[in-house]
Amino acid sequence: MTVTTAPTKTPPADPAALHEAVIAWFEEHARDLPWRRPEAGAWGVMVSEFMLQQTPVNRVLPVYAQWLERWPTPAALALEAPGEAVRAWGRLGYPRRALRLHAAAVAIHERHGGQVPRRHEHLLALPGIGEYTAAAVASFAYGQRHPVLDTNVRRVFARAVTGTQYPPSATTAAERRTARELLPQDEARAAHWAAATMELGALVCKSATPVCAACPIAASCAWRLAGSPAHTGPPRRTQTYAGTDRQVRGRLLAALRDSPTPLPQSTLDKTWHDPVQRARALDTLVADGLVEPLTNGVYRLPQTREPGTTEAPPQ
DNA sequence: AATCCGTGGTC
DNA sequence: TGACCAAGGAT
Repeated sequence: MTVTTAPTKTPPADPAALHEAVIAWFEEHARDLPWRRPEAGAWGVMVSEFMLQQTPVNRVLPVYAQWLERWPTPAALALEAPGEAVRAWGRLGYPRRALRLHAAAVAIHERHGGQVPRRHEHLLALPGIGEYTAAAVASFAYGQRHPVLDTNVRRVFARAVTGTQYPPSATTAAERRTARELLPQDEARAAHWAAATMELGALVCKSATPVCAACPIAASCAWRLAGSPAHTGPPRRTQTYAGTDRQVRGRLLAALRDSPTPLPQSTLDKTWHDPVQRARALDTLVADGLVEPLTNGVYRLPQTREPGTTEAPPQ
């Protein structure tokens, strides 16, 4: 017999049935997260998305609440010194995100009349917003129809559609096509689908310990139907932390965060034993704009605007 | 495209 | 106990 077409994968279950099952599950099991409440607004959604980049929900919750209370609008944050954003970021990790969120607030203040832009293209142009975050804000804050491909959704699709335990290390064109083809036509339904597939990945289709017994689409899951085969191919590399520059940067920045006043070099020296690595870490912090050097070897969190932003000092 | 960028919880 | 993992982005 001749194969005239080239179906590469198991035919996906009826998309409409998938949509219905996952969205119904979501309506029953979705967590009541503050950024999902109507009063969060687009700014609340955007702040949450920045904080949730590579940081678990439970650690974001308290910082998110303090942040929105202090800076309820983009303009409020834009008028602050960037160092205050870095300080308020606390121990969420990857503090460059705080700087980027501040810079995004400045851009929104200057270019968008203080309103978080609706258009995906404009969102994508903001600092700290990439393909995922632009789609997430457009979808969750404004109810638009965009493929939202985060690590959760990629894992759900890898298993349910492709039949592999894990998605590829980097997002592929095939994944984007799958996400696009599976996106419901109806705009509001597409936004619910995006949130629902993310939640399914976070609560049920988890990376190390999937709870297939609780999965609404287990019966049609390609990975399960294939016998839940283990990952094949090169081992997925996990990044080390202890002893790296990242750890040193973390020490240095923690000291500066916890001090209301600038710190002398001698104090920073106590945060790490190796002077070479210490100096390198401090250099990169300054280069990143996370630390501001003063004269006489004194350092503080940045009080001046990031380069590239306009300055309008009151005289 | 591979690497860098924090932090802390989980099993 | 240490590897794995968490709603990525920039270069």
